[in-house]
Amino acid sequence: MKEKRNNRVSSFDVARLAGVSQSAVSRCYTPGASISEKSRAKVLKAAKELNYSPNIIARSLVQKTTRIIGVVMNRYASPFYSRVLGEFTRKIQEKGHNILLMNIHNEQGVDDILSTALQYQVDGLVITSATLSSTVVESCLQTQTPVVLFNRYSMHNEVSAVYCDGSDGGRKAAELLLPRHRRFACIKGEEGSSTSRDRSQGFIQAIEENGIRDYLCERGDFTYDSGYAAAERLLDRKDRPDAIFCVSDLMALGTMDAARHKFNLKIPEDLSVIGFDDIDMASWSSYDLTTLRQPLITMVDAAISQLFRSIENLDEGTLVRKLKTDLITRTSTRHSP
Amino acid sequence: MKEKRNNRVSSFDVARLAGVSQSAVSRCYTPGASISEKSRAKVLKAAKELNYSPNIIARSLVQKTTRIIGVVMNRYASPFYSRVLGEFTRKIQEKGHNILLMNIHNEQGVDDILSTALQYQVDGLVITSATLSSTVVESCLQTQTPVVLFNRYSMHNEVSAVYCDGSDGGRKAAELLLPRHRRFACIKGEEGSSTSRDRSQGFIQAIEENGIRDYLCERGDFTYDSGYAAAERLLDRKDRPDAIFCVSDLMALGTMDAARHKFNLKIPEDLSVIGFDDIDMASWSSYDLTTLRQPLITMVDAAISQLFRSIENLDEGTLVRKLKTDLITRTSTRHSP
DNA sequence: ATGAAAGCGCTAACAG
DNA sequence: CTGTTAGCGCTTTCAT
Repeated sequence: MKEKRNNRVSSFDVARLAGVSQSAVSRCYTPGASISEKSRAKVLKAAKELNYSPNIIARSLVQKTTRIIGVVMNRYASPFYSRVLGEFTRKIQEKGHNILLMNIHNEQGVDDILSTALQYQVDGLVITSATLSSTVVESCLQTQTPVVLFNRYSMHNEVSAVYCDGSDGGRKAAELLLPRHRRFACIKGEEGSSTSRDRSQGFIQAIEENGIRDYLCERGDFTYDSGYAAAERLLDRKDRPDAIFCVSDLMALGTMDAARHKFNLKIPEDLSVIGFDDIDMASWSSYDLTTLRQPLITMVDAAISQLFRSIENLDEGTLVRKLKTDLITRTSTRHSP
Repeated sequence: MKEKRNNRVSSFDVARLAGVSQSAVSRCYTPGASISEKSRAKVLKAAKELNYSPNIIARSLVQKTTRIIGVVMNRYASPFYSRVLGEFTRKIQEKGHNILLMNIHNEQGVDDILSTALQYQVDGLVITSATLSSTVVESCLQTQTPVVLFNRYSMHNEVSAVYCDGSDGGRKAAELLLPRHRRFACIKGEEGSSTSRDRSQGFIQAIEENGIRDYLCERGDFTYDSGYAAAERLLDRKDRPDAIFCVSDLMALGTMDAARHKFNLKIPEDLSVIGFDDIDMASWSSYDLTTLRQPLITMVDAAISQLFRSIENLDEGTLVRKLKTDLITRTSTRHSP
């Protein structure tokens, strides 16, 4: 026991059984290689008999390419990021690559995580979490590992990024709400989150430009529960808002539930709510939430194609793509038809 | 361009700079190895200077262990499986291993997917999707790659499995509903799904044992939309059911929305609904769905510990763990208090 | 088209 | 404790 599995069959075993050289069997699994039909048949037959398939780790060592893409995420229990992950895996697998999934639990260990990804010699890196420390950026640069940030952008401009214009989205939300409402509120995410910051700033700036100064702000952490709790604080006041912009759909759904079931408010008659992301639940008929849709598919496509362009052609530069949200108006807000 | 990145620094570079042998630097990164503080310091200094870190691919080749666990899933955009994936990644990373995530899109490609996982020399395999073809089972056996099935079980009994007793869950649902209802219905999942089959059979068997024969059945595909659609078909009948058991929460939520917003029914006065899984949304106040909770954490724990027991000690046998659901009663069903 | 041989970057005996 | 050496399983020249 604990004896390393030495029973794996290698290309030598196959070669011996097939009566050819070991390089012949290697060539059998190398698309462009020149090998006669006769040899190929013998090899394939022997391979099947022994249940052989090439060791990709060994191949990677010599080819200096693993066909592995590291995907770094956190919070992907959220519906939005779980769809993002789904799209990434689908696209990456389509391209014949595989995914090393790395989960960040505390912003703490980001550097460690990234560094083990690099140790696995990933061909590329998708990062939907954390801002890169300069150490990591340097390592990627040095090893020439292509990186693309997803819904993050970097202070250092040596790294590619695809993200959504949160500020513009927040502004659109404000513009929809401004006409028919009097008291505005915003439920943000964690202090450090750049997406939360952008979205809320866009919203606040727009309402301030319209002369409104006494809006309210609360903070959640992007989850349903935190949205519910933040809404409770907001709606408990005598000067309760009649329009709430949440920087994530999940918080918006929590807000709607708090409003309806704890405060007996009617939506949108008593309160308009607007979210951000357009997750599946936003269109469920219990909610029918007005929201800012992130063009998820387009974003993933852009990220993937940028990444693979870098992988295939190392002289490519970096590229930052900033996409716009679509305002999806549903019945959770009062607005002109 | 397209020139393989030859600029990676290797242990030889570090050794040269540090003025020691290459094995010395290797030992520096091998926990139990014997090396003097002096050498270690020299190596570490040189390593930092060159930004060196060991190539895990090369290490894996000689150690015959990659510290990679293959995780095979499908449908993980669903809230339940996205939490499952979250738990798996957390636990696996805690154990110092990493995840190769493989997404199944069509039951078709299962064998290919599994086979590439094996080619990557994964130390173990978690499969939450698909039933294994005997080819794959054989490959795993031969390469001695430990496998654990999650919410699946195998005809072949050479493979470990952890799953939830769906039949028992269905029965519990029936027992809750039997007292106060007259017309029962069940919304199943796809024909081929074993989880769907078990859960619905348990339910149906229990109501039949109570002399009820004229229950209704519809089929969805585990999604909200399909649940909504199935409920529409059910509730459009003049002999509409007053109790519906859905084999997944998502379908149950779709059912509730169809009932309330399309048919103007009151829940639970006009219709009781019960789901399966206990996803987050089930406890949202708009739904407050009675459901059968799968002991997700326990299940993942069991799967992980079984897997690692096999990895660390290859003479272990296979083990099948069948866990029970918990009935979580909420206000979507009429039942005794 | 084919085989022999030289590594890929590392670990693991084996001497010293 | 340290350096030397022999591979891990494969791809890739280089001759043939």
